[in-house]
Amino acid sequence: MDVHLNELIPVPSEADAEAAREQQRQRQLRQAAMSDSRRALVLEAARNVFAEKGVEGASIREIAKRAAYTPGAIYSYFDSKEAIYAALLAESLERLNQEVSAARAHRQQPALTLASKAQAWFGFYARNPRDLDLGFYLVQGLAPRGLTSEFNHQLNDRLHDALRPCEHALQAMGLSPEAALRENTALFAHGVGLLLLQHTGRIRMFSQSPEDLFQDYVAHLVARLGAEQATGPTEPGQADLFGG
Amino acid sequence: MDVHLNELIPVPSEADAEAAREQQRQRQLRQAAMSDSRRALVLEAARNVFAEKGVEGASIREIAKRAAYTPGAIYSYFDSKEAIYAALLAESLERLNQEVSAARAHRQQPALTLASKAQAWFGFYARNPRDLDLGFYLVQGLAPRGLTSEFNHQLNDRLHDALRPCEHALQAMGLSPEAALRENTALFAHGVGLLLLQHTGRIRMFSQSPEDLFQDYVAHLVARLGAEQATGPTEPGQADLFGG
Amino acid sequence: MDVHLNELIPVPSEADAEAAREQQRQRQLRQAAMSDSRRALVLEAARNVFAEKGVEGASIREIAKRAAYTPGAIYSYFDSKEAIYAALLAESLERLNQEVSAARAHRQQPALTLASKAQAWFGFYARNPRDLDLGFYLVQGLAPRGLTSEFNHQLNDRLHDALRPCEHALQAMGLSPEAALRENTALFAHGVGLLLLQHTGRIRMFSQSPEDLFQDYVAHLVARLGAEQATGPTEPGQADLFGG
Amino acid sequence: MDVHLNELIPVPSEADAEAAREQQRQRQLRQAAMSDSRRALVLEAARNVFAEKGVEGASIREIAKRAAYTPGAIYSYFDSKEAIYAALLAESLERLNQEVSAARAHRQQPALTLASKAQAWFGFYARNPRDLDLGFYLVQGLAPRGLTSEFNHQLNDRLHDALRPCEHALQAMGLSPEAALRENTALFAHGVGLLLLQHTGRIRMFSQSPEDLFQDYVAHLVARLGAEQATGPTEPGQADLFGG
DNA sequence: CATGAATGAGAGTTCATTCAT
DNA sequence: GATGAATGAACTCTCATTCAT
Repeated sequence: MDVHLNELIPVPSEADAEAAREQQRQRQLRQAAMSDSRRALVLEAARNVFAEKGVEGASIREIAKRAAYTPGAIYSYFDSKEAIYAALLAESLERLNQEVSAARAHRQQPALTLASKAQAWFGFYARNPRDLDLGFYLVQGLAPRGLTSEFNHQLNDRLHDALRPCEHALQAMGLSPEAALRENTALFAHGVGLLLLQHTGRIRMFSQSPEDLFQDYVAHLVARLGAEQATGPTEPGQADLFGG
Repeated sequence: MDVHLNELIPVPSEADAEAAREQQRQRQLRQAAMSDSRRALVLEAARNVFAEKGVEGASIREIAKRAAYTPGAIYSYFDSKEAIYAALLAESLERLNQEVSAARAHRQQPALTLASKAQAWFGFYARNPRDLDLGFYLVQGLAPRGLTSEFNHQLNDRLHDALRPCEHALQAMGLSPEAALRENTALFAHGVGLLLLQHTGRIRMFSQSPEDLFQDYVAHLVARLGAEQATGPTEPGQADLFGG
Repeated sequence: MDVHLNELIPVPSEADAEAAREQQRQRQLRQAAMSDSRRALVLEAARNVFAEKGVEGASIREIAKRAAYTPGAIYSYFDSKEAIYAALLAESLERLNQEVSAARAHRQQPALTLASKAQAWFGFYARNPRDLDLGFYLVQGLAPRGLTSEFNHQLNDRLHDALRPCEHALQAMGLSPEAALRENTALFAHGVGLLLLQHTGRIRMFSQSPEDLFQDYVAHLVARLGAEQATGPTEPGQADLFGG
Repeated sequence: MDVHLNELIPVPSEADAEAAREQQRQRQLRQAAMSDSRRALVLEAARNVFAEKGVEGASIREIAKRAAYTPGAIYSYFDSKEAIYAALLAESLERLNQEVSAARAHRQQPALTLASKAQAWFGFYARNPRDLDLGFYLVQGLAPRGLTSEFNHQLNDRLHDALRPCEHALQAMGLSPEAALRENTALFAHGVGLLLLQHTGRIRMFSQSPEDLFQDYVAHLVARLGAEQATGPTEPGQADLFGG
């Protein structure tokens, strides 16, 4: 009987309170999800504007317009214009890493792994040239407020992550850590150079495909490393050429 | 007295007219020379400003100040800000060509010529990173008004001129024109990639010197070409690596 | 069983209704108390923000953040930013009155009372310079919406309350009501002037302490009034000085 | 004869050059004058806007509108908003000094000089209350860029200049430099306090005229100093009143 | 009652460019 | 050819306030 009374008088029971808390939790989750998706929407708009007008040509106003917002509203999602670029770049690096991770690794055949992983990062930037811009532009021209140094290291680390599989493959092919780092750097530079030439329209003058050239480079590299492993490390003999 | 009068009263004789025309011609030449030298002065100021503040950070106001002019005066020499950059780039390419021309050529030893000429253009951009910026920025970010296509070809041609000595050296080493073009493109891309990494601070993460890496590349290239010449052209064998 | 049924089925009896009304009244009281305390919390936050950043530097956003609210929530407690300042000022005047009330009064020795009460209001503003700002800023720069006139009178009254003990002491020292008002006004002005000079950093140029100068003023005032009481009211004799 | 030839052929003679230089000098003078007058026009507009809307309410846009300019044009004349206020304040202090200088000095009768000079600065601010605002606002709320400290000293010095005649008069009345400084500070504070009460509408509650009260203060001051000179300096006897 | 989202106006400032003189 | 003045559009960012939920 007392039990029934408890049900009639609206004293908040434990069960009620728990239900209310659950409800609130759900609402918060929903709102957080909405907020995230709207942030993503702004980011998407920013990506588009940036793709069309370049980093310097992109304005908060334009980004807001694309996202169907007023300029002020953008600042609910990002602290500054630079923060938008930082987020864009961070996200770009995540996608890069994802693609590299997904590339097939070949146990026992590090050369194949090297080719596969190298092709992964190269292909990513070949298909998404604006992501290449982002990385170089941001670091060069802009200084994300306050977090410059720390954030810069973070970005460097993520980029390095994407290149590390190649470095490991090079070691597995018999290179010392130092030599592997060296070759990996050269490999990255080669790819970046090709991408840049393509991106700026300068490659056309050579009427050639950057993809082919990149694969050539990798193939020659593998061949050379194979030869060196057989005969011992080859001194490139710069002295003869450059008079050092 | 008449004689004197003739001298005093300006009756236009044929001889006089010719003299006057000659005078005007000379004045125009003088003025053109002055104008050119003043234009060069503005360009010099622009180069300095641009070197210090980057392409986007440079303003007409600042350039004018450095050249001891008012902003409006700049428009006597250049039609727009972009025209300044275009002129700057054109001039940059001239300096590049000059340096490459000055690099020593080794008859009978095309490999040494290759190394020397390659080192020339690479060194130019390594020492003047802003000149590298110019080329990429202008084409990428800005749209020089109206003169886009024609001017772009001009620039491409001058760049190609700077790289041609390497291409000739490659041919002299026994490569077919197509193969030489191919290798030259790859060589350029490699260098550009290294320069970009250095310029954006990304090379530090590899703790390496772009100069060394570039010389390595050239050395390996020479070695490979030597071997190929002995054994016949090597198929790089991409198919094995990239599953093509 | 019937009894139990009566308890189970909510038939509204008079007693029940009264109980319900009582319950609601209590809830309203509780809520009103909560509301008041939360309002006070907002006010406290506003006071801190204002003390740190000044009237113009304080923003609703910042106040809300300090009070652990969202900006919108503030509007549950105050109609506008200006309403917050108005409340702040009203509360400031209450504190001022409290301090003045607490200052010791000396029966039979009105001069001591004058010194004590004057020191009370002067000390309050010397210790809380932002409270001085509030009063002057609000009236000068902002126009509290709609409540201008009535509210302004209220504020004036409370300020007058704080100064009245001094005025009474002056009367007790033998001054007519008119003369007491006059001297009290001059006293207030003197103190306010000193406080302002200190507050704006202008006092430093005189290398002097506002407290000392204020006490000097009071001491001279007391001395003069004592003398005048002995010899009859002194005409200050402006005419001689100002040619009136 | 040669002489005549020289006149016909337009070789720039010394006289011509001198004339040209003179012409240019005159043009520069004219332009400088125009520029100054336009700057003054902007300043005038700024003064009006400021008078109507207060320091914080005044915007560059509004000032520009009043001066019939676009906002950007203002920056030809002033580097920043704060620079405008600084100029406004500096000019205000000049006017103040001018009025004080113009006030009559009475040799042999320092008391009259004191009254005259004090009335001068007090009257200036009583008639131009916005000038009072300027001084207090600017120094308190804004930080003129870069020149804060030096400029602040300059302003302080000019203010001090305006008050110095009173200080000298006090010394001429027999006060030591220290005592004169003290009394001058008190005098300034008293006046400022009265002006502030009037300006904020707080004086009305006392239904009194600030001018009368100020003259009373001066009169009593003169009387007291006269008495002290006769009987030796009077210790105000704070200890008795404030328990020190 | 409180939130999170969004608005719309406005802030100061910079810039390439134009033009009468 | 060069100046000084001015434009007008753009910029990033801040704010008090509103409102559906």
